[in-house]
Amino acid sequence: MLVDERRHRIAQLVLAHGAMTVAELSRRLGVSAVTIRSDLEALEKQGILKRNRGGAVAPQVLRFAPAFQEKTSLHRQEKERIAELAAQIVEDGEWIILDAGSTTLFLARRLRDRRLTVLVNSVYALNELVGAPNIELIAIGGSLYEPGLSFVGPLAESFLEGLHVDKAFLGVNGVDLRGISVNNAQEAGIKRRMINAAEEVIVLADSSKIGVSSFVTIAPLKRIHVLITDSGAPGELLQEFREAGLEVLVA
Amino acid sequence: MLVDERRHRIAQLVLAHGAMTVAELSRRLGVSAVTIRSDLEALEKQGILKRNRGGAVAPQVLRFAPAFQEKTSLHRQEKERIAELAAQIVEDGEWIILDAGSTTLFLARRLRDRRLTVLVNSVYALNELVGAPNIELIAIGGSLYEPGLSFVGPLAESFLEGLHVDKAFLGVNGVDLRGISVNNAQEAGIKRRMINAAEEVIVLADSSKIGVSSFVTIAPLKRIHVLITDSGAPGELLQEFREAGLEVLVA
DNA sequence: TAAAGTTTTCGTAAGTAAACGTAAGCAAAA
DNA sequence: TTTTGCTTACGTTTACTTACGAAAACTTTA
Repeated sequence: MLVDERRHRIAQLVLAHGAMTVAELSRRLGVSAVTIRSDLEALEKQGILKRNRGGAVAPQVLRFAPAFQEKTSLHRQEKERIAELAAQIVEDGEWIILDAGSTTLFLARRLRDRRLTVLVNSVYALNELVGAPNIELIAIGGSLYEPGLSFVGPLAESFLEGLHVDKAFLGVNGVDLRGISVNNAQEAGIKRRMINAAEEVIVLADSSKIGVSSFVTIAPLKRIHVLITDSGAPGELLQEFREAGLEVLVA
Repeated sequence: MLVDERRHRIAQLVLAHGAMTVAELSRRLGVSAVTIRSDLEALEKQGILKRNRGGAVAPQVLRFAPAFQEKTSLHRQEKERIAELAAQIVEDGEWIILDAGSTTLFLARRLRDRRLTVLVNSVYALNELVGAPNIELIAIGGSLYEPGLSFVGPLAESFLEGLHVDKAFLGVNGVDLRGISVNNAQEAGIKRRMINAAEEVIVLADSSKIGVSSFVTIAPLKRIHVLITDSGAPGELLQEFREAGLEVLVA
């Protein structure tokens, strides 16, 4: 048996079983433990598996999203600045929808001492606004979607039916001339309902998302009223957005 | 068993049950307590769980602990026993509604490792069940009512419209021959809807609530199917409940 | 309520057996 | 012959165990 052939089989065995011992692999493939170890070393270098004393395991997929680590959040400073600017366009007494996402979470924090009615779509935002003295806090219900602890599905969507708010603050994965897009179908539906329910739609997207088209397009640009981004976004594209009728604010 | 394999199992056990003791993990995995502790230390570093004296718990999504301090909760032991009995009548695969309240919260904790669809009506219960591997978790939306972080109001009520579940577990403030009652009008409405939505209504009430009539009566006894209480409840009254057609379980 | 005593859990250290890496040696292919 | 891919041999490292003093949590007593 050729080296690569054996290594391929080892990889298959480890991935299929989740874990394999050196002794077991040695027995099954008819080579010594030393050989297996060198194979595992090579496979680990390729990132195919993870070595352990005694054998190897399949790369971990478990990873329970630990309450999304704010501090390590990508583009955190940009998001904070965007949130600050967004907070300025919220007026006291308004009814607003706060979508799930890290940028909108930063916004929630800045709204705690305001007088507002806020519909939130994530457990994190709920957490952030509980106990705020002048906020009438409403949770959009529905199936809990774990990645961002947001509410999705038909129940969430019909919750918004017939509701009307002044502003909706949306987080998205991409904004380009074709519109705004997100990377999963689950959240697409509820975001569309938010857009329908709002008098004014404000999209919060840091510059890494500008010019990007993600999996599902949820609305064309003409359904959006304001885009808030940071100074890292390409100026020409922002100009094109403006010509398409979008108000673009740069934090 | 390889190190990472064992740690993966520990993570699964802790996430499924919400919490695990060092002793129990040691017993189940066949390694010493010292080894378990070092595993927990490693898993905590990865943010997968949180250590505490005696074992580890699943990471809490929310930063606030239940307002009603569990350990000092009035009649805690009775409530725990009631929750235990309630958990026994839940069958895998069912759709259930979990009302807000401390007793139902204890019940939520006992359902973490079951396979269920659960509609919850409080942020605490949501927190308790997030990350449970086999639970489809649905939040009833609506205005947040701070005392118990429960969802109330017309939006919460219409959320339940048209929904149908196998069982609803209700917490109340009083149960007497006239029916079940609670001490505020806000929660009365949503509880009535829960009763309407459920095939079987199970009321959880420790003995301090038996024979008590509170502010708003939400349903007559004939709308209730099962009452679970503790042995401190007066036997004659329970007998009268039974004669009124109620199934009474004493924990 | 506070203090004292008891129990449980924790972290550290020393000991041990299994697994490791390295090196030397051997056989087949280039 | 040299190179490649494997073996066995052996000193080193590692993960785990048991043991024990320290710290924390719970109970009892004043």
